[in-house]
Amino acid sequence: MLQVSYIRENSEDIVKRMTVRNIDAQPIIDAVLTFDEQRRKLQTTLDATKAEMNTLSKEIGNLFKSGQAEKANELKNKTSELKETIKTVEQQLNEKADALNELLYKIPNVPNLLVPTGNSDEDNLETLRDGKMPQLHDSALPHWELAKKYNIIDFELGNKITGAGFPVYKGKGARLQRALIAYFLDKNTEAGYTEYQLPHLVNEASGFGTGQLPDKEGQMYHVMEDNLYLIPTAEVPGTNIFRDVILSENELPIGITGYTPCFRREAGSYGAHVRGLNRLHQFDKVEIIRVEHPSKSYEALDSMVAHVQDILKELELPYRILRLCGGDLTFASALTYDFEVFSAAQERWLEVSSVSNFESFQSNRLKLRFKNSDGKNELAHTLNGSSLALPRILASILENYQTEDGIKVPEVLIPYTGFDKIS
RNA sequence: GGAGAAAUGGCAGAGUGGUCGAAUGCACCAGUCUUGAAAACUGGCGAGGGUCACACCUCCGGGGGUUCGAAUCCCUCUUUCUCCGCCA
Repeated sequence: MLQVSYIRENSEDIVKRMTVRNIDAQPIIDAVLTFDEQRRKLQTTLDATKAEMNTLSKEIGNLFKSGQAEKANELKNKTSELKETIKTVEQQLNEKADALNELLYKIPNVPNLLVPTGNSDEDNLETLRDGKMPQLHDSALPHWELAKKYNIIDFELGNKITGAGFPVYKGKGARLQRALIAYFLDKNTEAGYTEYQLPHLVNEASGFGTGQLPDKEGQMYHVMEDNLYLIPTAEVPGTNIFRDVILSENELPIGITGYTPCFRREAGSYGAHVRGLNRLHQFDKVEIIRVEHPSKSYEALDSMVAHVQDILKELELPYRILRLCGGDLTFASALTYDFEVFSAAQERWLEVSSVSNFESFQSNRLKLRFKNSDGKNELAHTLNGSSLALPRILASILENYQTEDGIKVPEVLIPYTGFDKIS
């Protein structure tokens, strides 16, 4: 969420830039400013009343000590009125503060100046396209057919055990999954990210920290009994490492990577485009997360993009990079690059990574700060990206690498799989 | 799951109703000394709100209560430790 002080000082600019998201932010910004002013006014009143109360209490103490009980009791009577005031003002203050917070939760991040205007994914700006388009043979199949043909992914079995969207990987399919995870983690650690193994369930505070709560609880699986949520991405436990943390400046930058399964309810998704591996309730992903000095975060974003790009190149998959337009930009992001891989047999682009700079939007909620060179606490910037999400990478490998007598394994994965062909 | 103990600043650890945002030690920062460092000495050293800056207000695991006044008393929740049970 945005800082109130930032809104106070930049309201005009914010409203202007929000138009990129197709949002007229004027009314909500005005409301924030009004509530904020009222809140501060009440705070001042409350503080003054409390100060009076404190002085009075001290006096009473001193009077009792010096044996002037009568005088003390006289003063005591005066406190009841102050107490009443404190109580009512406090209540009003809480109401205003709550109202203010509720508004702040609803305001998305301010888009970076690079973000193009637009309504939907059709308006995203393609910044790069690279890799060779495969020439498939005539009897080429989409991955869900290949999965069946070579007996490597069993969607029906997943249906039986759990339900739709929980596929079972078998034999070389399972091995390929494991190989991809290991390969991604290796690439990420080579690039300087520290590997973490993170919990797959998180508590409510963590959900709030990264913004899944209070609004998007419908997207997560909720374990009612213990009030825990299954993570929709490693971003949630990974970023919450830094909740309520004050770093020293020389600890920056921080880069971590982790593999986790991801659980998403995907309520409302349906149809042919969710076929096979394209959209699942449980899938695997390797994530990269960075905590950066505000002056360095865009540099970091570029290096993350370059890193993901490098992996896709090594896998020799045709890909493109999109700079998301305002309409497609996620709530917390200031600038996002999506990576899409071409899935030859489906003849469509599949999103395999999304790399974002959240600036201080997340860290404000998380209270993730660092002590800057002036000795003051300043919000750090957070970034994250997939490096990479497995299912669609797997889908495109299966489809793009298929030949008439089997599916070849990308060169870089062979050391991890131990085989070079699925047949 | 049962029984008991505990939760205080970066860490350790005092503090059981007022003068406590909190002793002391360590760590850290700055200065003196030194060619430099160490040691010694001097000073500083939690966070949020508020202010031009002060003042002032809030925070001693979270929430609630008693009281003129709570780190200190009461209730409740959470977490940690010890013992028992269960267990990959």
